[in-house]
Amino acid sequence: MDLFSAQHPDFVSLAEGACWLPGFALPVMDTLWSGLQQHLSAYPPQQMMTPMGLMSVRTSSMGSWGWVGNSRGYAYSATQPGKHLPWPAIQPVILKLAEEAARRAGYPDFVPDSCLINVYAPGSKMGLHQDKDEMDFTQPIVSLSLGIPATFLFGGAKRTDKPVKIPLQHGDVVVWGGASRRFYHGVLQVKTNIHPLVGAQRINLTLRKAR
DNA sequence: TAGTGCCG
DNA sequence: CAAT
Repeated sequence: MDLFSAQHPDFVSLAEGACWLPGFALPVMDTLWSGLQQHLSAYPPQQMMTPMGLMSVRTSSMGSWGWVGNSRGYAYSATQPGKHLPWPAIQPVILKLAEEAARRAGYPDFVPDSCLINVYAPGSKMGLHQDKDEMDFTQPIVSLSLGIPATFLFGGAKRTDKPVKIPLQHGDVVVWGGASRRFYHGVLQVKTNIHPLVGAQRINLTLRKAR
C-alpha cells in the first residue's frame, strides 16, 4: 500500500461481511444532492413514532417500499404515511451508487427496492437497533452519508456488544451483510456544524431489499 | 427495544 | 432497565 492509500484507505473492514468505504460516493455527490433536494421538497420528511416514543430524526423514502414506524411497531409500506399514494422510484444515481458500493463490498447481486432517507438536524440521534423487518437477510444494507459528520455505532449480534465508533463524513458509504447483516447499529447525537453543500444537517440514505 | 430518564 |  502506497503512502496515499495508507492515509486514505478506500476499504475498512468492520466485521465479517461489513465494511466502510470512505469517500466512495464523492464523485456523484453534487448530482445526487440535486436530485435528493427535489425529493425532499416533494416528500417532506416526518418524525416517525415507535413503540418507545417519537424519533428525533425525520424520515422520507423512495422505492417500492418505504419504512414506517408507529406506536405498535415497524413495517414496510407501499404507500406514504396517511396517504394512498406510492413512493417515487429510487433515483437512478442513487440506485447505481448503491449497487456499485455493494459490489465493491462483495455483494454483486444487490437489488434494493427501498431507500430510507433519515434527516438528522443537530441534536438528532438514533439508538442501537437491528434492521430485521426485511425478508431476505442474504441481501446487505448499504448506507450513504451526506452533509455534516456523525459518529456511527457499529455493534454486534447482541445489544450488549460494545460498538465500534465510525466517524462518517459526506460521501462515505458503509455496507453490512453476511454474518453482520443483523448487527446492532446506531448514531450518536449529531453535533452542530455546517456542510458547504448540504447545510446544517446530516442525511443518511439506507438502501435495502425489503421484500 | 429505530427512546428516555432514572438509578446506583 | 422499565413497559411495549
